[in-house]
Amino acid sequence: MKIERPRGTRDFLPDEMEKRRVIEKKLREIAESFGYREVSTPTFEHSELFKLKSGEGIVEEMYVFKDKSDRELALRPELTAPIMRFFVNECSNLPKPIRFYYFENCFRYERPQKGRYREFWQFGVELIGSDSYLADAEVIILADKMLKSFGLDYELHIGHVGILRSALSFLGDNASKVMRFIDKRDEEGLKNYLTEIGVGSEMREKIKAIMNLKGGREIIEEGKKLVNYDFSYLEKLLDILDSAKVTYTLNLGVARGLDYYTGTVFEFYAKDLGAQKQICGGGSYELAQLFGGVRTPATGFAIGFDRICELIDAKAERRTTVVVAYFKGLEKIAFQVAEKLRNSGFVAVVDVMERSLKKQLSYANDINADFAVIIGEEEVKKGNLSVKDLKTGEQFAVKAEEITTCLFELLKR
RNA sequence: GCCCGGAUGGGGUAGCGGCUAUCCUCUGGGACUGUGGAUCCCAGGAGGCGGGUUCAAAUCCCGCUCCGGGCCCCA
Repeated sequence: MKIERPRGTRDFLPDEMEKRRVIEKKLREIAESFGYREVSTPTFEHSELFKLKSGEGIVEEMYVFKDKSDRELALRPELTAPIMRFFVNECSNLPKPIRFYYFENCFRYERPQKGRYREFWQFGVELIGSDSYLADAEVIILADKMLKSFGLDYELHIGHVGILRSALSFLGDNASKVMRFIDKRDEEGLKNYLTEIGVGSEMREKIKAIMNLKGGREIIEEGKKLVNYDFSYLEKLLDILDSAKVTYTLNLGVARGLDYYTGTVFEFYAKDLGAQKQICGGGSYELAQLFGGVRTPATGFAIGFDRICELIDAKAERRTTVVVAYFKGLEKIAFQVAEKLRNSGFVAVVDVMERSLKKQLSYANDINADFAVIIGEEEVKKGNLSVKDLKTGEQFAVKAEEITTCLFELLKR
């Protein structure tokens, strides 16, 4: 009986894995260069954690299960909640600000499609403890630098839910539902809903105008006319981004639905990625008090790792590979020579199929090896090894003890 | 959960009611037990699952599973 891979999951071949590691490495290096340090949390948590953050509805989109003691657990659908739980549990007394990054797999029970899988990877950062515009500036600059480093073609949209909320404050409890419509850019639905709850046409137009407020810095002036709000936070943030040469579009329609976002919100969209074009999203939020800690401002983002991998063309650096080929009876020497090569930094591969020399060399060709070291009776008698350059076909004998220096010499050519 | 299109050896395919299921690639062995890429020979390996129609199904019909694209959703 053949077992298939579960729906929405993937297997990765070596070529693809190497590519993913190259990309991952770069993300780590950039995050670490900003002073972020890696943390890791469990693959599953009490499902309550995610319900607290996102509401009961999320249960439908998670892998939820009961363990043998009847605890209700869930595979993590994202990492901001686990990290804030971690922070509240064990890190509340670390000197602020705290800079964490993570690279982990997440799970969501959704219909798979292009750029959307049931198991997927997120690379993200959380900057905890500051409510300054400088914190938002730092994480946006960081995200921008990461995506830029891969030469990706993307757009950065920055919004501010504080402004939006202020404009909608007169709606009371209906405000968050209205924000949902705004987030989706659903003008029709928005209009119908506002009409339904008795909002007059003048106000409806105003809300629509805010939703569609999009462009460069100049739209702040228009925003001020529409909303009575202190825009200085946003202006200071943009000053920093401008001086850091970050290209952005101000877009007050970026709402990122949920209630825990407090101010700046941003999304990065890639071109050519079908329906799932958002490659990074983030903003400032307050979650610590929701998980039983003291109210703590934080800001962060998560990059959809699988999505950027689909857009990036990366190749791993290939290490010099040497096949150690030998005749029957010389296995011990072959293993010893291979070990010596490995300890000098080469990739050394020895036949484990008990095959003929011909097959061993044929295999060397198949795996695209650079050199073959050939061990036969004649060589052994004289204390030699034969080295064959598989690219040129040249072959010559060297003293066994000089094998690594010989290979280094050949590499210099 | 909804809509559209798919599923044939490990990968890529042909056949579209009737021979032992085609071809390429691949994998293992050999020709060739001291030398890779070429050639030749041998071997291996397949119609997603379940039901139905039929004398006969990979082929037609239904259900399910999975894949691709989109909708919903997207913390």
